[in-house]
Amino acid sequence: MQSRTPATRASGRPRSATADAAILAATREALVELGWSKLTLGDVATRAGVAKTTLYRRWAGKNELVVDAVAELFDELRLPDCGTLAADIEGVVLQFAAILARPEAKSGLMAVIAESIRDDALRERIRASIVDRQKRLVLDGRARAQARGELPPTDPEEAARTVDLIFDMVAGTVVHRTLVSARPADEVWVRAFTRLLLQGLTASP
Amino acid sequence: MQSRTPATRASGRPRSATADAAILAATREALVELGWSKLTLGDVATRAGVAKTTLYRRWAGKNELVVDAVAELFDELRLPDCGTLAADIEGVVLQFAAILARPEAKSGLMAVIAESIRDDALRERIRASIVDRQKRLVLDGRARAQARGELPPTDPEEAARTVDLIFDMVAGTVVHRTLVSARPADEVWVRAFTRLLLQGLTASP
DNA sequence: CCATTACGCTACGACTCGTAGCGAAACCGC
DNA sequence: GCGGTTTCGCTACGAGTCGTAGCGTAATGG
Repeated sequence: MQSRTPATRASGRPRSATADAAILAATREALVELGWSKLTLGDVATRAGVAKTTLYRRWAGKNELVVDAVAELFDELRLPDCGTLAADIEGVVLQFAAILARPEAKSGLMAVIAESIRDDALRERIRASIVDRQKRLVLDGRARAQARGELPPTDPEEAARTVDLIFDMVAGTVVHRTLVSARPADEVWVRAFTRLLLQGLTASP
Repeated sequence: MQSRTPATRASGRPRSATADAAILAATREALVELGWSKLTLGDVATRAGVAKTTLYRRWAGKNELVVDAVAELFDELRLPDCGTLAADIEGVVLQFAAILARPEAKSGLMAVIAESIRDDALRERIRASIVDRQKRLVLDGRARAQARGELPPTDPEEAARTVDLIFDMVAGTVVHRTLVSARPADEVWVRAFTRLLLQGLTASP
C-alpha cells in the first residue's frame, strides 16, 4: 500500500479501491494454484479483471505485490490473554502456525524474504508490514508476564535486547518447522516447544 | 549430484569431473553477483566455460543446480568438542552462522527452500544434502552431553522426538536472525542464545 | 575399430517482461 | 455544465530467457 499523502492528493479520477482488493485476492489465488515462480503479473491481472498496466501503476513488481498480498494474512494475528505466560505463548504460536499452514503464505513468504536479501527497500517493506507486527506481540506478551510476576523484572534496555532474541527464536522455530522440516506445528508440538522455551534444555522432566 | 549406479554405468565418454566443479563454482559466483532471481543457466554456463546444453544434461533445472552448489558450503560443518554442552553449542552455531553470512548462501538457500514448498523431489534433495547433515550434529551433541551427565537421561524414543524440536529451534533461530532480521549472529548474540536455550525464559539472571 | 556416451555449438518457438501510446471514463473546482 | 487532471482498459512492441533439437566431434571400453 503506497499511502498517498492528502497533501499530494490532486484532483482527477481516484484509484479504484475494489480493484486493489481484487488484485490482492487474485494474487493469493495465483500463489495457491501456481506458486511463486510460475506466478506472472499478466495472469494476476486477468484473474482480477483489470489490465496489466494497472498493476504496474500501483506496484513496482512481483515482489512488492506479493508482500502486500501476504501481509493481509497476518491481520488477524492477536495476542490472547489466557492467564499464564505459557498459555499466552501457546495461543499466539498456534495462530501464527495456522497462518503459515495456508499454501498462499508458504508459497509467498519465503520467496519474498529470499528476494529481500538483495533488495533493501523490499526488506524494509516486509519489516514494516509483516515482521514488526509480529514482534509487537512478543513485546506485549513479555510485558504482561512481568506484570504478573512470571518473569524476573529487567531494565527496559536489557528487555529490548532480549525481545529481539525471543522473537527470532519463536518466529524462526515455527517457520523452520513448517517450511523446512515440513511438518505441522500442531498442539502437541507447540506444547513441547513452549515448555522448552520456558524451562530450557537442562530442566529435568 | 545424481549418483550413477555402477550397474547402470556403461561404456562411453565419461563426464568431466572438472566441469562439475567449475559449474558449481560458477553458480556460487553468479549467486553472489546476481542473486537468485537474476541468475540464468546460460550465464552460469558461460562463466564455467561449458555449453548450456551440458548443464541441462546434468541438472533438471535451476533449483537442483543451486541446491548442489549451496550444499558444498556446508561440507566444512563439524561438531567441536569443547568440554561442555554450552561451549559445543556455541561452537557449532558460530560455524553455522559463518556459512549463512556468506552472500552465496543467503541468496541461494532461502530461494530453494521457497521453491521446495511446491516440489517434493526438491525438498527431498535439500533434506538429504543439507538438512540431515545439520541435524546429525544436534543428535551427536545431545548424545555427548548425556554421556557427560549434563542432560537428564531419556529413553531413545523420547530423545528422537526432542532432537527434531531442538534442531528446528537452533537452525530456525539462526536463519531468522541472519536472513529475516538481517543482523549478524556474532559471539555476543550466540552466547545469549545459548544461555536462553539451556536455561529457558524463567531462569533468573 | 566400433559402439557408446559426453561435449560444444547453433538455431529455434514459446513465453514473460516492462513500457509506450491511445481513447474513454471518473472525479475536482469553477 | 465545462475544462483540467488522473486513472483505466486495450493493443502492440523489443528485449530477454527458457528448454530442446540437431549435428559433428571427442573420449572412453570391448
